[in-house]
Amino acid sequence: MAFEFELLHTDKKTGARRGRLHTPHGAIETPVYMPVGTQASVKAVSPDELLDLNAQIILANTYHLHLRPGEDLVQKAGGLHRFMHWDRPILTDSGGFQVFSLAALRKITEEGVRFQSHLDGSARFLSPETSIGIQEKLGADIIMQFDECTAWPADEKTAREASERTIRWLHRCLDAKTRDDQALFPIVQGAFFPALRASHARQIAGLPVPGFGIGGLSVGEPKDVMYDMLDVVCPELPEAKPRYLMGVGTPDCLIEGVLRGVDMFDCVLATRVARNGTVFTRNGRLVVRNARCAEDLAPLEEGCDCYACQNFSRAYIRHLFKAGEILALRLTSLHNLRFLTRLMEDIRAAIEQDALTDFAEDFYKGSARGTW
RNA sequence: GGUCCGGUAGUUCAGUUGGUUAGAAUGCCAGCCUGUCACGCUGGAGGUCGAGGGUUCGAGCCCCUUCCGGAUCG
Repeated sequence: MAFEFELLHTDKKTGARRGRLHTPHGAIETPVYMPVGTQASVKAVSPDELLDLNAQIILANTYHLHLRPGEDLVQKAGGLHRFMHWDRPILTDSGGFQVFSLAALRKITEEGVRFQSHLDGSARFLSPETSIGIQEKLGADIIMQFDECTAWPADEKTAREASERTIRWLHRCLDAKTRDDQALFPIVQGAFFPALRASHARQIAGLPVPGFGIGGLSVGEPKDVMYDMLDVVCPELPEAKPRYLMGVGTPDCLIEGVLRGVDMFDCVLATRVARNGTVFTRNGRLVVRNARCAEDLAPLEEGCDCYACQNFSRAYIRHLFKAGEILALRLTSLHNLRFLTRLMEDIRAAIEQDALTDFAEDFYKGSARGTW
């Protein structure tokens, strides 16, 4: 089986999972955080730097690459891996989330979604079939079903319709799929209704797919609401397959997700806040752009092994931000990505020793839950 | 020495026939960011309008004196 998932160990106290997902471009040690490179580039960071900070797999986006430069060019270039010079696994999101986040410009029907390109306003159409077609040309290892994500808050009727449509669209995605060297993940929707979530998960749990996405979370709801949904969904999914919580998140959300049985995460937050002058530390977020760092010659985070912390001070990086230097964005991005990949390394080690609760407790000593 | 132009937020500048609490940009300070329309967004602080006097119900604006900077003529 091309996408075998080895469940290496389960934390005895929590059920958190230590696993390994095999792909055509190598194995992924889970739980894993996946940096996001929407337009076939993790903003401000080069592929060799991603290797240095131990990124195992990165994301790219169907919607954005379809509009520019177009999947035909990527295919002509030999696929995403060669196009962007990244030999490790890649996951492409289906464009479903863009349908949600670019809501002002869309019209959803059973057939698919009509929308206007944010680049030039031209009329476009995405459906389960076109999304899979594009993702096959892009050539990622893991591809996502085309789904309908609901907003927070959503009424029960809207949520149920989106969930049911997402299931119907899943089957169209599976039918449209032709390559066997790509893993197609379904996505659990159901907004914030436990019964809907459980029902959705149950309906797809038995399908012969290599893993499952959990979508429609971290769209503005309180964290505890999201955790409640994970408590409902994860037990419904087969133990032998990886679970991917889409769009999450903050360091505390990663820990809480793993505690509830999640294996994969992706999030733009780390790189986005980095470019806006904020870094992750064990004591919470630090806005390095702020005046308090003006004469602070300490690294972003004491003890961090990233390139930024090994060689530069907060005062210097703040100066780079104030001066508008590109290096500022690169250094904070490198740090935040390394912060999360190292967090996951530590989490994996803790699971192997059945000590994830201790690890979590220790982590929260530095920064109370919710301060992220 | 004469004439002309200018002096308004830290900076560069707007400011209507004299009319509410003098604006913008930028800088400064802070907050925000969760399947990336995002080196972004939002907010805040900051001004004895060079100084003094006068006219007027009311002056950044009009008049007088003066200081400072620049241009120009002798």
